[in-house]
Amino acid sequence: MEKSFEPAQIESTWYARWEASGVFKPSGQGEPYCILLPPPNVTGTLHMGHAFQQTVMDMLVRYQHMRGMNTLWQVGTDHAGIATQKIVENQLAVEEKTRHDLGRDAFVERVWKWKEESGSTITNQMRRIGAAADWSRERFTMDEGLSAAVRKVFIDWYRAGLIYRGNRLVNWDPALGTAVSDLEVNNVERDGHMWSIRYPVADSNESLVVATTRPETMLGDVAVAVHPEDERYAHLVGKTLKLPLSDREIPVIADDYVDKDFGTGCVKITPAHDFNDYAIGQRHKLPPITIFTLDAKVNDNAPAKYRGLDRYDARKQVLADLEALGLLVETKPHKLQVPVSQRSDAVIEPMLTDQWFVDLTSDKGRKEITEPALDAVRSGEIRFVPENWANTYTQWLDNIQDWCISRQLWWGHRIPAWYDEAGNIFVGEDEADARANATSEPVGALRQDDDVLDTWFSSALWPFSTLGWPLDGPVKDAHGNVVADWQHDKIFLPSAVLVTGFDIIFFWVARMVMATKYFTGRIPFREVYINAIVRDAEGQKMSKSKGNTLDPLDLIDGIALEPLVAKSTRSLLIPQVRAKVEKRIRKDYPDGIPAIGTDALRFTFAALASYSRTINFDIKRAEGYKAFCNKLWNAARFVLMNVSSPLPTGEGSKPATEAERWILTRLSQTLAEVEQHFVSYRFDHLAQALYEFVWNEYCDWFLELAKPALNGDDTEAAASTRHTLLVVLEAVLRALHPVIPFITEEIYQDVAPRLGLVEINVYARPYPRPADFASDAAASAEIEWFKAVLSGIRKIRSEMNIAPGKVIPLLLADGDAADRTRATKFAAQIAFLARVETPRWIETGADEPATAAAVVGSLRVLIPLAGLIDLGAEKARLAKEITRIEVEIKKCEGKLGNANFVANAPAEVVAQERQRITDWNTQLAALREQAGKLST
RNA sequence: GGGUGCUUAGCUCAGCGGUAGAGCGUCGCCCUUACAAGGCGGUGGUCGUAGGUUCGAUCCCUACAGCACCCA
Repeated sequence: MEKSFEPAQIESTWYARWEASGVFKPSGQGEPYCILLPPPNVTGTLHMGHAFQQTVMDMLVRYQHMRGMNTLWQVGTDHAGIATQKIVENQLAVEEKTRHDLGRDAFVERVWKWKEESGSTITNQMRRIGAAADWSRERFTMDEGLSAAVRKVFIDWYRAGLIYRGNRLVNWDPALGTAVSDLEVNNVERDGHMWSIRYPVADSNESLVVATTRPETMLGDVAVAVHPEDERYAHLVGKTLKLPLSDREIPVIADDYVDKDFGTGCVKITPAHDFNDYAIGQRHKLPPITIFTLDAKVNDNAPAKYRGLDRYDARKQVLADLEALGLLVETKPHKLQVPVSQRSDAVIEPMLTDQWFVDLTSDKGRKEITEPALDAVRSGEIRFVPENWANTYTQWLDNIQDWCISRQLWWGHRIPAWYDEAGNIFVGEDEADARANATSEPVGALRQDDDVLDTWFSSALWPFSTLGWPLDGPVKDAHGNVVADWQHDKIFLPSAVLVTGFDIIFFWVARMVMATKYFTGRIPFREVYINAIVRDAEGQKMSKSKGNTLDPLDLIDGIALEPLVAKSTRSLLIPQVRAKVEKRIRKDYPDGIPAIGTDALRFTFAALASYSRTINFDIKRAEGYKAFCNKLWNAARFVLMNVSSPLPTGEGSKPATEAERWILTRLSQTLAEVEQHFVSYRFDHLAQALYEFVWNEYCDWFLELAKPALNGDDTEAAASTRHTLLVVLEAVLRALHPVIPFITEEIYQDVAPRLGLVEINVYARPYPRPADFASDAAASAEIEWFKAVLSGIRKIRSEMNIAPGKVIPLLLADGDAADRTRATKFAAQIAFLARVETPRWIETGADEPATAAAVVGSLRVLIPLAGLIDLGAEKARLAKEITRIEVEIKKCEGKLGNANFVANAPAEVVAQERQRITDWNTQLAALREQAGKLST
């Protein structure tokens, strides 16, 4: 083995070997255990959130596989309608073309070409993380099989009356020219203005003043609303206003949506361009007036003067004209929430358009889709971890709106609906099927709907479409390989757990439950583990414009400062932002980012994966866990050096020393903890339990205790110690494999032959169980005693500045029979590890030289002062220790002296307190005796 | 405005009713033949503030403050 842990070397070859050998395919043996990868965006690259999530999934899959489950990690990508179309459109823009120059078919073909060439970036990055996924079943939401599922679902829901087409107000992205989901809209606080505008009352000298942040929309006003109980305006309700700039008249209406105390208490109502106004318009039966074109320019419904102006130019013009008319009463700065498209950064314009919807809110829609999805969680059939996320889920579903599923794009599943010349709708697999199922005779030719379905529509089917539904037989890919077969694969539904971020509860979780329940009658997953969101070390959201993003691959491979600056600023167009980001990176990573390797990165994610909702990723911590990998590596080196050839069968298999029985006990206990932590998804505790076992017990104590045993005269002890060193190491490799797969595999290769193991990978070995290793409480007590004695001596040596290499005399005094037995038993180990001469007992009452002392129970462990120790320093040290113990005793006495405590506290707590005071007193007596001896 | 969290050592985080913990950092001594990415030993906290419940509160309750995030 190399002298130190070199992640790049280890990681470079294993993944390809695992994948090629097919070990990640379902074994066909044991209970099914499936995890669905929330399919990442095919245009995406791996970010910290993915890496974290995938580490969690991988730990679970590897663990369950080793436990003998029939595991399937179903992976793939989604077609990301908007994002992918945009990439190809940007490429065309470089050639000074638009998608319309190519035409629909040629454009879609070009997107496919892009996908074939560039769409595997993220899946290759997943391999770097070590994902134990079955790539032979990788799916893409635009695959023929998944597309067939999309068509069937659309058609079935349509025929069941659960999908309809309607003219509704939707979030319209004027830059992309498509509807987008509420969930793709961010409300961003911006500095704007609040303008107050006077609307004259018709046939009167009176007027009203309305306050608005969007004056240009007044061109589409249909009313002004006041609160029904607002006395200031009560006399005007029902009267008519002259809408300035337009030659229209509009009514004053009363509606309790209006906040009397906000602004002037008068609200202009523009139903075609505001969601709240739309609702008011409906209540008052006021037809909306659309005043913008789909690219957000003023249309022909507005006065001629404004037509063709962009919405912001129109605003300027409207304000100027109002000013000129003396109707602009006030302009003041105002902070407002602006809806911004996540996809294009364009300001969203609510727009009345024809769209397709899934009915989630009518009696029928609720009963057949929404309620079953709610019940699955309310009944506990689906469990959230941590469980309070169930509230978020149910609250969202309680307030859900119909789901707008159409998008005005070319890349995606084209809606399987056709229109005849009279505008009648015909739905089917294809035109022939649509005709065959027609309830009325089509008028003239049929024309297919131009729109495509929301990407999430196909993602919602992922739990069953990836398993082969709706086909009842094998599904083959383009190369003729079988990628799914519903007949066999439906055993993987429901999957065991969905691992995802809370931001995706609405996109994913809810919609998958709806679709899966409706079409298969099953839930898609039994548990939903909501992972924390990864932020930077200061708790700031990672964002490119802040310069605090981390690329997981940069952590794995390391990156020098200059390339890091270059890649972090490449996509930033604003010079000030560029400069800020560059400055920050030079400050945060003056030496670039060190390579920590996949294993250490994974261990860090595990260690940070508590139930908290955010994790602040601190690179320092990752470096610490790289040190842990190095520790494991070197421990293995030590063991392998000392066990250079295969152990003869049976030799040394019975532990001969207390140390072996102790470490096996601790291993068993640690494995029991690990089992619990896997069940509760407490990967932080799991990682810590294994970390402590490996470092603080196996390395710090067992390996050290093994040294004298290996070199001692007792050949039986030496043989069994060799065996135990190896057995515990091999168990540790298995226990850690789900967390750190690469290094454990690499070490396993050298360990396996020495133990005569036939499995060629750790992954093929069973996960170690607590019962595999014998527990021995007595041995544990012995070792605890030994550790206390050794620590006492070390403390004296350190505090008295005795050179570490110097061998010094050791005396023992007082104590009981057990101390004598133990001192004899551990004499060699104490001498070796504490660098002391063979201990000598001082009989009670005999003269003692001046010594420094450590107290273990009633035993005094003594180091003679002569030539080594400063008497004054030792007195001070003792005094400090005595004070500390006196404080502890006072605390105990305080409790036990309180009659209420003794009467009310549980008996075992009182007993524990009594025991504690006894132990403290024993120790105090020994310390006082020692102090007395020094002062004479 | 409605909701959900968070506040514990210098930093990043566990603990959540009965002796305050980890990693990193820091200080001292050591290049001891598995590991200086290391060893040994220290230092460091009135557990956000104020009340309450309890024999006992970092932990439960209430209020307040600060900080996040989600929804409108």
